[in-house]
Amino acid sequence: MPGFKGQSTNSVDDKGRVAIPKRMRSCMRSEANNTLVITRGFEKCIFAYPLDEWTTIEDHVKSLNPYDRKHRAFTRQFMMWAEEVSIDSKGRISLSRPLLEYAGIQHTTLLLGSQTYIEIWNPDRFDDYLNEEDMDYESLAAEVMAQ
Amino acid sequence: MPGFKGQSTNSVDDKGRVAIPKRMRSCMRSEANNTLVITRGFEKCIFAYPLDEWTTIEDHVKSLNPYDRKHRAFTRQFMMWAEEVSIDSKGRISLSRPLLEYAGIQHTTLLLGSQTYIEIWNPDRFDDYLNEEDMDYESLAAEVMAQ
DNA sequence: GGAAATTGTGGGAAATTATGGGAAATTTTT
DNA sequence: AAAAATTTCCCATAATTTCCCACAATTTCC
Repeated sequence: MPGFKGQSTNSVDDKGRVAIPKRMRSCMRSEANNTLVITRGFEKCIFAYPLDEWTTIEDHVKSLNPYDRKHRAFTRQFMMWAEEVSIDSKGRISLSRPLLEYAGIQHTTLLLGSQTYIEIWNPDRFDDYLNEEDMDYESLAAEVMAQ
Repeated sequence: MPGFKGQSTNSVDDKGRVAIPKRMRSCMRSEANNTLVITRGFEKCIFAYPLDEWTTIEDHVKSLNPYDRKHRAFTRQFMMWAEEVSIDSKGRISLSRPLLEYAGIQHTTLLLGSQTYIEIWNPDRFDDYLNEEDMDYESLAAEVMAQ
């Protein structure tokens, strides 16, 4: 199954629902059971994992040591933001208030396919991110994809 | 299977579709399933990879570490521009708005065969590129093809 | 404490917008 | 001139968005 790709600017209705683009939805396996787990992502956006993919990650977190202060801190922050949401008959999911606030999303959002997960951004914030240092695509490519 | 070769100036219709020249289409393996993956290329043009070729690249990206900021940045920027498009019965593919805008393509485009992928340029931008310093064909040959 | 009101949430229909497919005309090539 | 490739144009389908309705949960008032 190919990874999530592409970008799309979609609107968020007054109940916090966004339509997931068809082309991303169709990258989900049936084991995901038409369900995404949304959570706090890195770089102040929301990440959405298909349920089956999420389960793998959660298994990894389960193996952390609850008696280690740092492991515990990570587990707590990782889980407290996560939420299972199912994709409705119109291809939408609803985003919780805390996550919308965390990502600074209001009426419009930018959805990015990024391999194993979908990213949900405030479009302006994403622009700012791209303008940060070290984010030049060609340099990143040369560095990361060095052979 | 020989690599993509040649050049062609084709028009883009109002829905962003271009015909891929027959001579390039016939360089695709059947495993490509009549499908190209178009994405942001370097030097502000669009790259189009046959699906089978693309899959190899995506596999490499899949092996990057999502908890490393730079790997994540590259994966994000690499995947967000990518899109699977199938070649229709008239030999056309459709280019997404974001890619057309990125490459500055409007009504006319220049297609270049470049070995494993096809490049899709704004013709004027390509002229400018050729006039840049360090782009002299003979010097490049001497430097890159040294034995 | 219970009923009614209010608010929040979810589902879905219909309108709008975007996307895709193909026929026919045109251009290019042989 | 004939054949093939490309382009334009029109039509059909699909995706997204807006809007409305129904139900559930919570709150307020009696």
